[in-house]
Parts: sequence; structure tokens; C-alpha cells
Amino acid sequence: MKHTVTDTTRCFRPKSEALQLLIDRGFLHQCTDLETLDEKLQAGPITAYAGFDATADSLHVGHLLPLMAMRWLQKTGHKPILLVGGGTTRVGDPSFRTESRPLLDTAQIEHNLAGIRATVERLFDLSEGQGRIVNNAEWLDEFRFLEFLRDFGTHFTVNRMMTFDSVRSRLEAQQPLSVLEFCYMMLQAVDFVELNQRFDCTLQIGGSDQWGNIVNGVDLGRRSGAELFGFTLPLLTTASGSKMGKTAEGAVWLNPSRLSSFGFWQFWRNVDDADVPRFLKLFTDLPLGEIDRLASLQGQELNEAKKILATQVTGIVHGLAAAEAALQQGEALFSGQEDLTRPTHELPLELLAKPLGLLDLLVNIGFAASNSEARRLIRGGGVRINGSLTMEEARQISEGDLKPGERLTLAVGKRRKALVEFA
RNA sequence: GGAGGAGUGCCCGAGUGGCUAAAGGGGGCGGACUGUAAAUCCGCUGGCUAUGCCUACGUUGGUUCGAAUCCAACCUCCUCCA
Repeated sequence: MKHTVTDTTRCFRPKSEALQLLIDRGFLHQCTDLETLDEKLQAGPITAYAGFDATADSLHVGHLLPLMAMRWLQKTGHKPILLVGGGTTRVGDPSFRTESRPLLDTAQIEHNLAGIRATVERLFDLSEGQGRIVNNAEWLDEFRFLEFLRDFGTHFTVNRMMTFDSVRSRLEAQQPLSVLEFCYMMLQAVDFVELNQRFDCTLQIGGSDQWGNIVNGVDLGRRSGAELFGFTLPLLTTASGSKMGKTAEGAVWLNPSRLSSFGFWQFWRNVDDADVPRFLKLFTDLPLGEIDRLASLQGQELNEAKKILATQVTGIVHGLAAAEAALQQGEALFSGQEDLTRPTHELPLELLAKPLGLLDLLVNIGFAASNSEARRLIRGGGVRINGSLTMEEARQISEGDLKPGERLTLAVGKRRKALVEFA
């Protein structure tokens, strides 16, 4: 029942290549049993998993950390399982949320799974025997209620479940916690054990907020004689202290259909100087020696490191070609007067049948959250159409504004630029 | 169980009848400077079919021409006593 919690270890010297890498690159936050895990990793290939909710049709940068950790495991010879919560998403993890999550229906979840799969396939080798993507609906859907209670219910005590922060905080806030949500932690524990039985999976990696859920799985495994391990990742914040991954336009999505490669590349190009070394270690495959060299760059030279960071991460997530294109666009756009060359947004041409309000357009492509915000941006002198500043809030867009190819460039501020193609 | 204090916008926090879409700060966004960085300075920061209208100061109801502000009940949090 006791776990050795190893906080970001200072003196521990891992023998396994995998752990060495993960620690050196800054992935370790806590581990249930670092030494034994190290031995297992050293002894031979193990199978590890990380789970993802299917609440949206794309993952976002917040998910990139576990993805990268899993990726390193694969690169060091281990087998990753990417578990998507087709079953658990129908329940909703109550961890650290004050209110219930909305429940999603099966069709929506299916759609989301497809989007997530697209990203995962790019990041991992999922060929036979190398790694796999698994949907926990496969077994969760099969359970009969009484069987489930009999097989697993005996291993959980309400007494202990009540002690979990995720449960307690909800109760203390006098917010309702449904039985459904209460049982979430059982499901995640069952997932771990199920993956252990099916694929000999012995390690779970997750965010630091998943510690409780992960430990539950480790404990449940022990009862059935399996030795399981948990490993959590640090909570990522930017140098300015805020939670990483939010921009003016919202979450930084991994799926190109949600955020263009150019937008994704720009996100990484614009990180704070102070974040560059850490991000290079966590989010690129560059060797540490190379990273040290890049991190030592000073002043304006550090911009080169940022470009490398952006291109590397975009390359991993969107593919090399997209990354190169984004790099070139960025270079062209910020060095000279050259405009974007590839459309970042596509809108139906019919929109221009009637004059289209600039306000609507800004909201439509996500540069403003509301008409009022769009108005303020214009008033503040931050909006450019085809490169020229406009202060006219009531500005209408018509076909006359389009450049060859039915295109229109729209910029908000210096960094947010869109090439809208009407087709 | 008893006594006291508190719940305000994304966050912190001022405000005790009309001048309050709510001081100040943080964060965010826009502008200047710069290196698409940081720091600094300036501006903006609920929504809408917009010189007006709607929504918003824990919840519900009440007093009043008028309530974040007064009253009642309820909910939550904190402190002290038991």
C-alpha cells in the first residue's frame, strides 16, 4: 500500500536508457517505485500506456508532454499503448473540476476518436508489435454490472475512495458528485489492469493530476499479483507562470484541421526566451548536446533556436513538409513584405454574395471572440486588411477586396495573420 | 452544538442606497520601442441588431422611485469556543 514517491530526483542514477533520457530531459515528476522500474526497463522491453479523453476531436499542446514521454519510451525499445477513453469519456473524470462534465454521446466520441487517432499515428510507430492505439470501450462496454461489482468492487473501499482529493474537493464544495463520476477512478484502475492482462502493460504515464488515479491502478494490480508502475509528468507552466497552451485564439490544437501548421509553428516561435531550453528538451528529439548549444545562444541569436524549436515540434506533430512550409512562411512574412502563400482559412464564396461585415469575418476566423472584441481591435488600430490598416468598424468585405485567387489577408496585431480563401 | 468574519468581473481585491459595467492590481489583447523575446510606456479588457438595450457583485425572496450596497431565509468558506 505504501508508495515510494520520488520527486524530481536529484541523486538517483538510472541504469536504463529510457529512464535516463526521461529524467535528463525533464519528464519526471513522481514515480511509484523508481528503482524497480529502472531495473525492469533495463531488463528488457516493457509496455507502457498513457490515456487520453475523447472530449474533443483533437488533442492539444497539454497532451504533448505525455505523448513525447511515450515516444521516448518507444525510441528506447519499449512498447507504447495510447489509450483513448472511448468508454471513460462517457463518464467524465471529475478530478480537480468543480462541476460535472457534460456527457458526450457515442457518435460524438467516435468522431473525436478519429481526430485523435490521426495525430497519434503520426507520432508513433503503430505497426505490428511496435505500439498500439486502444479504445477502452473495448472492455468497458463488455462489463455486466453485477460481474463488474463482484470482480472489482471487492477491491475498492468507499472509505479510501473518499480520501482522494478529487472526490473530497467536490464534496467539500457541496457540489454534487454522481455515482457515475465517483466510479471513474475504478474505471481507470480497471483500464490499467486490463491492459496488463491483455498486453502485459506494466507502466502508466500521466499528468501530475493523475497521480491518484494511477496509484489506484497500481494497487488494484497488486491485488491480482501484477507489479505495476506509475510515472507522472510535471505540470507545465510558461516562464511567465501561466498555464501553457492558451493563446488569444484558445487552445493550441495538435490537429491541423483545428489549427493550421503555420499557426502551430508560430506558437512555438513566439515562446518566451526563458522557456526555450526546457521546451527543446521536452518537445523535440534533438540530442541534449545540440540543445545545450542552442540554449547558450544569446540575444537575437536565440531567435534561431526558437525557429529550430518551432520547426522541430511542427515536424513531429504535422510532418516535415508542413514544418518546412511554415518556417518559410514565417521567414518570408516577418523578414519582408511578402504575404502568406497558403490559405490558413477557407470560407465559402457565397458569404460574399451579401457584403460581409469585417466584424463577422474577424469572429468567424477566430481572431475575436465577439463582435465587441472585434470592434475594440479595430478601434485600437490592430486590424489590417490586405496589409492596410483600417479603423472603420462598419467596414464591409466585398469581392472587390479580393486579390487574385479569391484571397484576402487579414492581420490582427503583428503576429496573427490569416490568408482567407473564398472558394 | 455556540460565537464571530467572509462570499464581487478570467484571478486577486476596493466598494455599505443613485455619480457603479463596478476603484486598484495581476493576467490577456492592441499600439510604441525591440529580436515575431523580455523589460518599459500608452490604450483596451461582459454582450448586443449600439449615443440605446440586455446580463452581472453566493442563491432565493423582500423593502425602495432606485440595491453589489438595506431586510429575511438558505447555501458555502474561514476563525475562535465546545
